[in-house]
Amino acid sequence: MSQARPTSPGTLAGELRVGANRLVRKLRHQRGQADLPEHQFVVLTALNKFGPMTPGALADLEGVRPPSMTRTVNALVEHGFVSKLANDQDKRQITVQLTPQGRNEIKETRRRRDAWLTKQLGSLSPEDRQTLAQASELLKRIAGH
Amino acid sequence: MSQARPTSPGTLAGELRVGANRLVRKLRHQRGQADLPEHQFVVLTALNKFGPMTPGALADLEGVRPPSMTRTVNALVEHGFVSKLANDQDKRQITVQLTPQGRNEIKETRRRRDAWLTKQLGSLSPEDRQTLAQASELLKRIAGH
DNA sequence: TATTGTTATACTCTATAACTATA
DNA sequence: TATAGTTATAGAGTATAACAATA
Repeated sequence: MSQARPTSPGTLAGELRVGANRLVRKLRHQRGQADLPEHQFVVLTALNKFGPMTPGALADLEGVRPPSMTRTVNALVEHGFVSKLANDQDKRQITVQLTPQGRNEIKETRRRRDAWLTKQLGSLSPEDRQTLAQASELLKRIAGH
Repeated sequence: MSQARPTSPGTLAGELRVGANRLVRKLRHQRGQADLPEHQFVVLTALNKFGPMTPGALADLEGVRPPSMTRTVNALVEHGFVSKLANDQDKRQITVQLTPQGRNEIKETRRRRDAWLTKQLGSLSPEDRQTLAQASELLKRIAGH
């Protein structure tokens, strides 16, 4: 990859938005039937990274509304990947925590679901992968997490 | 941004997927009410870039099924941003083309909708923007367009 | 009164299956 | 028979509004 001229923020915004949207769409299309939907999977990874959290905190973290997170968490409970724990200090709140099956699902799902993207990335040069690794961090920083 | 060790394709896949998904979700959240939905807007930009196309070609290009593209195109027709043109050689086909309003909408929408992302990008270093510019191209290449 | 989480409901975007018209 | 586009229908994910329980 070479890009001679510096890119203005405005022009870059359009390019980046299109690129990110296309990748996300393609990933959704490549995803196997057995995989958890992305929004469920990222909740597992959030719990894995930050530890047990309330549904409200998860909603804030993932940028969705509380009712949406309620549905996501309930789906994960039905799968047995998380459990809800009552909070004795504040009985309005509950804590969502990973189950052992949830931890295992993270490991297995990552292995399965990234197969296509891994293959694509493997065909790139180390330099391009380095670029994308840096970009991944930038994307997360931009998105405010 | 610095990233000392080379990143394996498998690890990078997970990082990139999360980063791209978070940005897309954030963009959706930041988008103004007046903006066209992304899937409609990208059709306008495709027509702007490649010229008039059939709905089927647009569906292939954007990675969606024909019925989905039918709905997207119909929404754009109702907005007056594209028009359908009969094909006399093959009466099964139609051609979708931009209207002058459609061309204007691209210009205006880009200015409006990328404001937030442009602002975020403006706070990055020129080096980071360069990284993201290269990454944008890589994302599109990976997504197969 | 304010906050946490949930339920009820609806909207958007997507898909598959079946249909129409044409090749 | 096959193809291009559409219609009918359903599923997934999201939202807002209203509600219950608790602080």
